[in-house]
Amino acid sequence: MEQELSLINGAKPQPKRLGKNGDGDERHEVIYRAISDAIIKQQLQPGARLREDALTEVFNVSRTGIRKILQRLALEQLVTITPRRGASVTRPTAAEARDVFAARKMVECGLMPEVALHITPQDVSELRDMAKREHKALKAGEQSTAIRLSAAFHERLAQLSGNATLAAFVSQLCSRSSLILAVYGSAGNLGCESHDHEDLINYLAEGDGEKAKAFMNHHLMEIEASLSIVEEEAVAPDLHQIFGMTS
Amino acid sequence: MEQELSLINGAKPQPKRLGKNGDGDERHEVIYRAISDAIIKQQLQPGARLREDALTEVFNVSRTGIRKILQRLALEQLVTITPRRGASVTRPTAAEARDVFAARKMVECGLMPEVALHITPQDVSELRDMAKREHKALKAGEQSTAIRLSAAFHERLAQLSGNATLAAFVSQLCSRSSLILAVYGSAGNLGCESHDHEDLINYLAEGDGEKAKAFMNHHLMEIEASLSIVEEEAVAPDLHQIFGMTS
DNA sequence: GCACCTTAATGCGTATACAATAGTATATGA
DNA sequence: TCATATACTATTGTATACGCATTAAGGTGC
Repeated sequence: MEQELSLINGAKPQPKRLGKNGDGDERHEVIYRAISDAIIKQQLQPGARLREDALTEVFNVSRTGIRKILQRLALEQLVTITPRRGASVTRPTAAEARDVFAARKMVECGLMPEVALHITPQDVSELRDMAKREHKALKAGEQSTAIRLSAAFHERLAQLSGNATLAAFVSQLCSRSSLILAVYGSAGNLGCESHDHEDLINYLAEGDGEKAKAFMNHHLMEIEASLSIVEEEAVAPDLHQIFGMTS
Repeated sequence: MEQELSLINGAKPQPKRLGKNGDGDERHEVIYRAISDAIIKQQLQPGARLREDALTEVFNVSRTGIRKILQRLALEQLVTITPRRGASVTRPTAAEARDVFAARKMVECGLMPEVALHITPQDVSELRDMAKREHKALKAGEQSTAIRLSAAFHERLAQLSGNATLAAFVSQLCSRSSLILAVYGSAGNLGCESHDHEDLINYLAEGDGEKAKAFMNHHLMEIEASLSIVEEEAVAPDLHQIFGMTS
């Protein structure tokens, strides 16, 4: 549970305290991405605590900035902030897992016809490239990279619909899905295996929105089915319920 | 454009600086709600600036807290934060308006069958009550109340589906819709008039999810059609495109 | 020996102070 | 009189300092 925080600071050898405001916004974006990535890639596992002081040291920004980032992550449900206990990587409940996949089925499938209409040959080749890289990562055993690429694929797909609002929503759902995979996925079987993505691209390239829609539905159901979504409940056992007392 | 900020502080006669941490979180939630409500009720119109100092005075909290709240509102797209210019109520673009309504059609319609399955007589009477109050407000000419109640109705409906994730998303979409109505709606015709909501409840009470779905689609299309969504474009004309220069 | 109380340490919530920047106004020169 | 440049003001971005809460450990009393 306790992990080394420094590992998420992949490419920033102490920014040298670049003072008050060396393009400040940029830095925050970078840090946000770093933490987000670390969570999605499961370098930071559900339940891992994210102490503000530790992050402050790692990224060399003040707590103010860290807090801003943590709150953003909290709104996206990647981290959970408990009032006086601090932030930690959220451990999705079974209900949340169900909700997220239901939402993905509804939105991502609904988007497919639109995508099929708008897609260009350029987009197709880009998607194929992404699928190829994902496949390669999977074969090389780089799980975290594969998960990340898979999420990126689904996000890119949603963007192609042209609806920025729904694309952003899908993006969030994909991030949360990565967490869900981390908690409820069995070791060997991590979603989006096989050639599903390649097949999906073919349908879209043909302009067959309905087939793509049906296939996406199947695809998501398969991923969900591969999970073992059972409530762990260890966190806060409901003593009232267990012992049948009212107060 | 410049409005009186104090009007959003409806019911808090100076909390008397209740010190360091008198259930601090609670206060923030209240303030968040107050600002959010004021935007949705169009007491704060799109483009209105939200200066941190002013809010600090009105609500009697430090800028730190205000900033937190503003950032939350920004993530929900209710306010826009421009890097060194501060926060203002967002003025939705035409593209955003289209995206939001497309999203609402997809999600809210998709949720109807689920709602029809889960709904209880208790829920039905609650919804009828909400619809009645909305109608009354509309007849009494209380526009802002009516808009707020209408949004609340749609949100409650989404909640009844049992999917918290999608419900939260719908909630956001409804908030943004209020803004869109404020910008693109014609004066007289503010959405959700007539007895649409009552009819919808009837379909749901009968358990006819498909009819409810179709009706919801019609309902949302009607609202969207009543808007005059034309790009104002004054905001940030793309000079590169206009003058055809590459750099 | 066990339980409870006290104390210390850790860590977050809040406020305040300082730095930097964008917008505005004014002054000066042509 | 108009245009340009400079100085100023208003407002945000960032960091730091302080205070309270919670937790854990150690000591003392029973």
